[in-house]
Amino acid sequence: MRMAELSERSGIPTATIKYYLREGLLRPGHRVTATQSAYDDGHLRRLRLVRALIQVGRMPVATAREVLAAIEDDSIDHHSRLGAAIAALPADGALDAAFDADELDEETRAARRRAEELFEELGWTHAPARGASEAAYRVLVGAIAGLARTGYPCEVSDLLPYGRLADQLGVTDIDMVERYGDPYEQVEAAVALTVLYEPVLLSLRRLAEAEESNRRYSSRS
Amino acid sequence: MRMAELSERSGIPTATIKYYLREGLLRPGHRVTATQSAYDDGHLRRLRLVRALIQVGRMPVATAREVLAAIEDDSIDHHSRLGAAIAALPADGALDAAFDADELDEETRAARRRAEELFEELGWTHAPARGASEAAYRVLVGAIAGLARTGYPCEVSDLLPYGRLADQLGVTDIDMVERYGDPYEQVEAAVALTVLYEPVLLSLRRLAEAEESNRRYSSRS
DNA sequence: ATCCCTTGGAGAGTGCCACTATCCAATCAT
DNA sequence: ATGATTGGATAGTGGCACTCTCCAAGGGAT
Repeated sequence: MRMAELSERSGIPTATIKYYLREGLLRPGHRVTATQSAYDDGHLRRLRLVRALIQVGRMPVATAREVLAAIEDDSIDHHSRLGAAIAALPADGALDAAFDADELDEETRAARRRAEELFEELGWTHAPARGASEAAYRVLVGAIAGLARTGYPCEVSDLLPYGRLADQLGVTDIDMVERYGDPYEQVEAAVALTVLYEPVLLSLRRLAEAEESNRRYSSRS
Repeated sequence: MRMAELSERSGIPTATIKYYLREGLLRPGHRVTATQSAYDDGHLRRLRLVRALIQVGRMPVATAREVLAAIEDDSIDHHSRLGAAIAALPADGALDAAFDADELDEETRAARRRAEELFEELGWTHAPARGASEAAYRVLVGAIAGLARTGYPCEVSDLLPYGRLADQLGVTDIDMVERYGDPYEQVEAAVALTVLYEPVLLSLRRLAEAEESNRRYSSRS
């Protein structure tokens, strides 16, 4: 198919597709003539993934490019690639304050200790090992520090329930990824599902809060 | 305290504080002279909450103003205010496609049915009643539709585990809110904790995915 | 009292960044 | 032949959270 059709099928304007091509988020089509290229279903798939990353995942274009690169990195084995792709996902830009500097923030150091302790309680043996290299780890520490700074300090005992729920969440997520047979598809699914289920999870949480609040306080209905 | 001190203690530049004042996110200080106002700890608290909403919750200034208004709305009782404040929180701007229009999107209608069915399975009797008025509900439906459009259609059976986890999450959240005695503080805590625990939850999920992936595939360590 | 600093307030400007609009020459479709 | 389309390059737009610049009216130390 040509660009016009790709645009129509994806619902994305050609100008934007050109932009993605320029930014390296989408591979150039297969060259047919000097002035035309052909795009296939792979391009369509990719385009939808790009949209998911950028619009749902709210990640900057540059980051999306890195994530996509991780998905396609043939130089590492399947399992590592899966881990690498998930690790490349930003968890929350605002909180990802790289503390590789002098790290003189007392609040942050306390948060870090709390995170380590949480991992231990959860029996997570792999996560701490990777350490600060992982965006998710940095965001977690930043978020714990932010909670304290905002006046809601949280103990390990406060975090534990969330950790346990996250643990189950991870199992559920990986279960879903394993439905896909093809290794490449698995990696892509891991990225897509991680990002796309995020709003599902967060909105369900809001609804659950409302539900629970009603359960406790509402006499009527 | 005067603005300079408020700025120093909160770590927010005076120019930004002035901006928040202008936008109505922060109440004017208590007028001392014709050219000076005094700010108190309440202003400091509020300022930190504003930062949490805008930077961590990534919500637009206008939305933050609405959330804050809901917190302070004295015209309704405590419990309703708690619900209203949480309902005012946007769950994900990009997916909040108000379908109050003609709603002719087939995908969206299917998603809506799926959401209703999910609520039924979960035994959530309150959430569906509120219906489309709640941002979280609209986001949920939008997210389910988005999943389908991206090529990852999800059945109710896929959503159920997430729903059950969210249910527990809601209980945990409200437990935490109930630690605060003062009604006003409870509402503020509900908003703050909902927003501030979001990155905690999402980053823990990433780490849990990595952990689970390692558990399954890693022979070494 | 004086002299410089700070304050609240208002308006315009900045920087970022995803996208979009405009052109263009080469080529395709008919 | 001829009007539309394509890939490509370049410049522009819009939204939005700030941030800068002024300014007149007070303060505070001496």
